[in-house]
Amino acid sequence: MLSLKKYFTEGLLQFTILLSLIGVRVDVDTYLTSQLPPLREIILGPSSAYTQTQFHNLRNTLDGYGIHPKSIDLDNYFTARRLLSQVRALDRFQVPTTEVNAWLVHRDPEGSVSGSQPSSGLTLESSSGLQDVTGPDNGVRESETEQGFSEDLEDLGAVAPPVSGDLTKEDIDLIDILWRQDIDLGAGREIFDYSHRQKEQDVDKELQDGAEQEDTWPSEGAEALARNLLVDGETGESFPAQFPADISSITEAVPSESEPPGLQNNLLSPLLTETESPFDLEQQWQDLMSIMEMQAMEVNTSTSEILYNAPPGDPLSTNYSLAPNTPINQNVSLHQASLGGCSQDFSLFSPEVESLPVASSSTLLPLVPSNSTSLNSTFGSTNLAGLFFPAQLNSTANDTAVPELPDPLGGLLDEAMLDEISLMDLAIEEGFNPVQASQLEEEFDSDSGLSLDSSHSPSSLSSSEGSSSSSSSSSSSSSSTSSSASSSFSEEGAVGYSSDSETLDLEEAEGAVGYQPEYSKFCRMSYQDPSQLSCLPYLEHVGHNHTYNMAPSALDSADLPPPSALKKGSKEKQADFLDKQMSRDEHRARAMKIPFTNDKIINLPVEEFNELLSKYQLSEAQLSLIRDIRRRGKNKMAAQNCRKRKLDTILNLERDVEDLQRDKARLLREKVEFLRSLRQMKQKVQSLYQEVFGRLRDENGRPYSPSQYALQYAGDGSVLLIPRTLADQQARRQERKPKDRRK
DNA sequence: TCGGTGTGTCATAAC
DNA sequence: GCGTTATGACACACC
Repeated sequence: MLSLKKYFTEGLLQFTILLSLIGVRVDVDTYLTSQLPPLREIILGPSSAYTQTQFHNLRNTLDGYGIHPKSIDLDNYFTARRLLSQVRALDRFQVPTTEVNAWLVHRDPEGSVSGSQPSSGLTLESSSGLQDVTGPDNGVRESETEQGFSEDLEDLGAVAPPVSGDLTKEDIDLIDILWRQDIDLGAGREIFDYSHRQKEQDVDKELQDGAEQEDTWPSEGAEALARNLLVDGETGESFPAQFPADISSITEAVPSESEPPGLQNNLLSPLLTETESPFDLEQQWQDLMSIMEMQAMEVNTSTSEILYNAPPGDPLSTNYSLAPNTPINQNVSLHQASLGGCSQDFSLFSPEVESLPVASSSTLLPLVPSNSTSLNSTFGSTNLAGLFFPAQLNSTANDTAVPELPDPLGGLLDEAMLDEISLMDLAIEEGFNPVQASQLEEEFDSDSGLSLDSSHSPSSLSSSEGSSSSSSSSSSSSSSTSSSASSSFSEEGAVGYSSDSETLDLEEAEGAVGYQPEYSKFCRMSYQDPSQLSCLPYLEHVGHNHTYNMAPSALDSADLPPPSALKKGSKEKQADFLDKQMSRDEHRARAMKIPFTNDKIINLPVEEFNELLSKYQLSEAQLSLIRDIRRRGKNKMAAQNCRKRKLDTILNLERDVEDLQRDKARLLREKVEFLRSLRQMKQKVQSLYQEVFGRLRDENGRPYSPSQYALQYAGDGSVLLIPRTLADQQARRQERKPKDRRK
């Protein structure tokens, strides 16, 4: 790399000097500041994005297969990497950000650009157009330059003398080649640019879908963008064919070109204009954005097929290892560059253009507009869709056979495509959250919203809101989850507490005080089981293990003494361990020698509780403690129930919101469908209008002039032939009415 | 050390 | 009036 850098830099400097000697000014700064990775990197050294840290990352991320930086088996490496990435991409929902740099090359006056021609050529060549050179790719280049140096240089379109620095015959030949390129830029374009791009694309395909998704997306984004790009014939660069702001402005029924200009509005008839005008474009786009969100989630496969206009087996989608549900973010920055007037042989520069229909390519490409607005102005009155549709279809790097479409404005297919494309852009602007998308996607698959556990169901909520039945219902659900437990809950008892009838064994172990150990376990299982909460994405990271209040049976086995140790150990050890698990009230009860369990204290009904108290001769302090224990215990369960209810409420609200969003999306989809059918109807009306009007004859048997007469629809369904001036007046009136209403 | 989370407890209102 | 429940607020432990 160093040698290449030195070689290239020195060669470039010498070439610059040489050009300056013959009167051509070359501004090297433009190359260095124009964000052209290969050239800039060669001259200035690798940037942070292209440093060898890429290899570190790759080596780390490629499980089990690494590459040695000094002995790179790139074939195996990239193959394994690609396959691994494909596997990993299967469960990913990716919305990468792609930045596509399109260079708008406009034409300078003749004669003023002789010096800049080589620079333009170099710039465009080394920038490699829409394709970024990824870090690993850079590594490839490094290795390639070690072996096939001159070949690589030819690919780069760059010329550099040998390291010796002297101008040898080879130097002169190379300079001569470049100079001839200046004179006839097109001749060299195909060789230098297209083949170079093809080579880079091959490498990029190998690099696709790596750890650095951003590296892969530019090319893919370029693929998608290329559908919207017009290809400059001189440079081979693409620039975006601006879509009209209004989709319907294109897809709306457009009269045939044979009609006089003034007839168009009338042909569209008041019906058409009136129905279209109230439709708020901005609102429509907002709606479409919402639809796009749902479309991206619901019909990923079909959407992607529509968006990419590619079958599932299309190499466009397979080679790049894209997740099928991945919209493309087209962050297009349009640069401008100057290029001399070498306009001939544009097809040599851009092989894509050769596949374009002759009608569009021949009219568009030789005269490249200086900016995108002039593009519209130039072609606004012509078949606009015919301009950009071929570009969309044919400007992909893959020479896939794309079926020819009929007249772009003839069918609704184009309309649908425009809609989809615009929706895609809108969704991109919206900033779709992939995590939410994947979650909602799962929901749509199951069509059941959040897969809430029964403990989170509204029924549990409603039941728990009952006064006394809440406890029993909750406890029943809890006990059902722990059928193997040794205890059951009392009918009147609250959640989690076991009855006293079957806790005698443990009472003995605890010294007749303390909670039933199953209590905490049941409470957790009732609504705090992490596995149950795992369905909640925002709770997944909560990994608490508050075992300080749990019984040994509920504790993790790692925290427990081994069974053998338990067997060997005396009951003291077990008692000590249980002692650690006791709550403060249990300790107090034990300290105060309360003769019955806290469980009894808390869960017994008032009458039984009073009976129990009456059986024993208890001091005032003991009675006070017992009442506190009962109060606190009940409040504790109440707090748990309260929190459970709160959580259920949140979950239900969340589900309601999702349901509403789903309904909204469905309604918006229906709205779009209605609008689409409305357009279809408009087109039919228009064609009928033309047909009827064309068949009308005056008393002399001559057809009526569309510039003088127009058809008007009457309220009763009849059609009247009226003078055009009158029709125009009526149309204006009806246009004003909606405006007045808005005011 | 800080912040998030879970849990227990208290105070209070409502039933 | 008492007991129970619901809930906000706080403290504490844990991660």
